[in-house]
Amino acid sequence: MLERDFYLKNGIDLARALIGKVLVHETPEGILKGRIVETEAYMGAVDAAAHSYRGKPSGRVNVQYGTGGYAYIYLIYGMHCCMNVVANEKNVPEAVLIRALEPVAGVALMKKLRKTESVKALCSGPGKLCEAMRITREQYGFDLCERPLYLEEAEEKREPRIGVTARVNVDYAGEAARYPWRFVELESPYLSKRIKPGELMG
DNA sequence: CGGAAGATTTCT
DNA sequence: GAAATCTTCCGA
Repeated sequence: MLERDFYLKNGIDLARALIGKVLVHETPEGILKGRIVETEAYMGAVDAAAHSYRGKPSGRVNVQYGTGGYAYIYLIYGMHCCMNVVANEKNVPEAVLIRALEPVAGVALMKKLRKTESVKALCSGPGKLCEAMRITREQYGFDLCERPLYLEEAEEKREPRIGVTARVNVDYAGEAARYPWRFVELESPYLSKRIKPGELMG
């Protein structure tokens, strides 16, 4: 299990460091695991695309103002949940959106939860992976340094080749929509979107 | 207090 | 291309 120290870095560094780590959820019906292949950093005070932009500690963003290593989960479009990992020290509202996973364990249960047999479609998007991992707002504020929801190193230690692009669906954020804060494992077939030619920024 | 829009997914 | 569906934010 990754410990607190791992999360006490800025959101951009954490987003990159999370690629290749494994998200684990121990549910009553079985253990679910997915290897992180796509993330996005949301940088609070300086990021017009972030929920915590120019905000205060209250409501749903409250947990972002706490210490890193906790779960920030929110409902989007009235029907899907998205999971973030809170980054950095107390009172620095930064977070990393988990956008896609490669299924590692509990695939049969994931198929049941997602109502599909397609393994590639199980976790290839922020809303999809929450459904597959049985993550809802019930897990809001959970400490990722203890069970049942936590991160660990991959057993198979492939070194991921990481690509950088602009973030997805944040056009409303003006200049911030073009910041290079999305990280992907380049060869992964489990991304939320295929990388287009010329899209890579770093 | 009302309306608009959203860090999405799925079906047509 | 549009619907589904509800929370949050912003202007009046």
